[in-house]
Amino acid sequence: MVSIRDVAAHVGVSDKTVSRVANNEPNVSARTKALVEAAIATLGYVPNMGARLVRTNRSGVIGLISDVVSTTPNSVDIIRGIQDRVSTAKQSLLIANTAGAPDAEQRIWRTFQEHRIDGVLFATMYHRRVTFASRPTIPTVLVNCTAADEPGMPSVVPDDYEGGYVAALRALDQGHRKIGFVTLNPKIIAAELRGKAFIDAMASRGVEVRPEWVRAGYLGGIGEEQLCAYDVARDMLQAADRPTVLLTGNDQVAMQCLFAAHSLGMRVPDDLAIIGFDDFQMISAQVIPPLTTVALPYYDIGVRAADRLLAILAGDVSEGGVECLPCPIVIRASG
Amino acid sequence: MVSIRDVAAHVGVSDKTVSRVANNEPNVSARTKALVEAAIATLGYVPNMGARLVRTNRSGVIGLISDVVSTTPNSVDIIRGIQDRVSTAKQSLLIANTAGAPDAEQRIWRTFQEHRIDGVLFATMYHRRVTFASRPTIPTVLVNCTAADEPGMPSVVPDDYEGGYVAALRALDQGHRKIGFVTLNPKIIAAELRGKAFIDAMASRGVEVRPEWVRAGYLGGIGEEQLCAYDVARDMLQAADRPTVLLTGNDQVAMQCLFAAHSLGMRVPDDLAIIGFDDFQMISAQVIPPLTTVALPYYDIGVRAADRLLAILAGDVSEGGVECLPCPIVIRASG
DNA sequence: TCGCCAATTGTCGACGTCGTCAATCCTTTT
DNA sequence: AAAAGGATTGACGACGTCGACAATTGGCGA
Repeated sequence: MVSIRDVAAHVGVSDKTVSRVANNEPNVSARTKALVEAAIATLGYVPNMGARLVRTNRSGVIGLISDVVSTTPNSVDIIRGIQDRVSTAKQSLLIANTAGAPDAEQRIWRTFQEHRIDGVLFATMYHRRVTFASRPTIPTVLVNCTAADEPGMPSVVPDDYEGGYVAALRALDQGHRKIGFVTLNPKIIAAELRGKAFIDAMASRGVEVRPEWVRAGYLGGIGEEQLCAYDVARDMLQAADRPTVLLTGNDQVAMQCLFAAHSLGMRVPDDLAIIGFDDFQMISAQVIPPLTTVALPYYDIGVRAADRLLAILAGDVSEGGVECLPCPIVIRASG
Repeated sequence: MVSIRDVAAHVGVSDKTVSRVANNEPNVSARTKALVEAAIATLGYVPNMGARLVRTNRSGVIGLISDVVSTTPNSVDIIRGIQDRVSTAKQSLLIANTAGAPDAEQRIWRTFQEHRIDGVLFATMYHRRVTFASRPTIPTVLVNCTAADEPGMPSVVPDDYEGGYVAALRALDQGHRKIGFVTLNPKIIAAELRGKAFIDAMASRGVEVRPEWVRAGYLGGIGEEQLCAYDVARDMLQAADRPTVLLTGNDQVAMQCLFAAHSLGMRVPDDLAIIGFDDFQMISAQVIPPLTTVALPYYDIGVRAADRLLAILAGDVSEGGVECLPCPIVIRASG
């Protein structure tokens, strides 16, 4: 592979001069610069980041650790957001995922250190709290999660509370007063925040929260949830006194509620309104009728997290703490 | 950061000896080895891949180019498969995506060259043919796509034909003779293969293919498809003579067919059977009733592609050509 | 014309690692 | 006891790049 010296020899200048051109440093005459650039093009010279790393101690690579557990396809959007920023900053992305394995995380940090990663983005596929065995020695930004022990660690998460509040307001503003809520596993942070928002929103309008209309759409602990929203919804909707709108923990729950409504001959949104959460477009946009839902700003989360990490790497010390991104409501036909 | 020399000094041996231990080379006495390992642990030495690259010209990194276009969440499984193999081979994954941008691809190849990537996996998010501006100079395996110009280029794709055949056989074996098919955009390779398989399977049992029962579930060209399966299915199902089972281009289409059936008061699978494709579990497993569908072996595709690339990098010359992986049918309740 | 200053270019070495080959150190064998 | 031979260890330099600093060039005013 052609090196900086080959280019230098070809033009008849020193390797350092070529280096200057390659790195866009000042103090190279226009003539020399043109000559060198021509030689670079004809010879097909491509700088060697490895050598550059050895010399400068900056790899130009950012590491991404994620905990993908197959079921959540939205990771893609977070990664897209990260990618876009990282690549415009002329950095590259090295990825690895823990896949839930406990020892994997250790291995990954080590690999990252071997490559002398400049910084790390630690992303989870649902909004949760994480614990680190040992405080990361590399600048790190948390994506879609917060650190249980280290409150000051920079992190970017969706504002589930606000999203939940907006969803509830939508139902209230549409005139509903009999409002049901089919929740996620309430142990998940997202569910907790959304649940609190629901209660607060109801209180703000003086509407009663009916406990028998607040039901879990999932069975089982974290990581082994089993969707049961269909049965739960049917049960709720068959009672003599039933809600006229269902808020839901996510779009999958909403979809099952939709099936439940259809199975009981109810029309959506006329007989029953349904409001989703997450905006899994594969579902929300293509279910009949399409879902009114609260969008998780996955792409933006990725963007912000990358921006913050880049800022930190650039020497900005002010960056720290948890940042909540708004969850806009997407109005479609279901409620 | 602590270097190999620091370790050497700490133990009182030469740096080369530490290098030998770090790389598990033979001809180090057990005693020395133990000493060095202890020093590595206490000092927290981590080898510098950059330096290693400069010396050996092998980066230990594999590049992954994908063309993610947001809508297809299954990428995750391909990547998971790749990850698993790449990491057990003690390699790392550098990722980048074209996001459809034409110039992006150039930039990515360049970045990969800068990092002296050992090999490249080029993955597309749906099964299609790709064209390269210039033949890759780095060993490359195609994932979920084939090369339009270079027939010999190693690639791994799902066997859509076989999957389509199996789906059709399922319908036939269940006793159906009035079989409808709501297709994808027929310009997509996958759709083409599945369509051919459908016709062949029907012919193999001497069952007539009714043109009015073979309808597109999507409108619009590649990349800008609009799902219209709901309307199409309702139209087909309201005719006096209607199919008793619908084969579908994918699970989203199947889901809309399900809604169509429900809207007409038909029960699935009793009044109408529906068979999906792709096994998007977010949909297929949680729709009511859950879908019988043909699974795309995304994870396996990732695994095989990575294995083949690793084999090539290890010097295996026999690897080449297109490899088709079987698409198993997943029996659930819908058909 | 000479001196001075800024702009441009070059020299040298170090970064961390490992390949090459030479130098030791032990065992065996005779 | 000496020679042989294998195992172990070390010295040295090169990989490609760039930082520090030195050297050279050219322009301009005096």
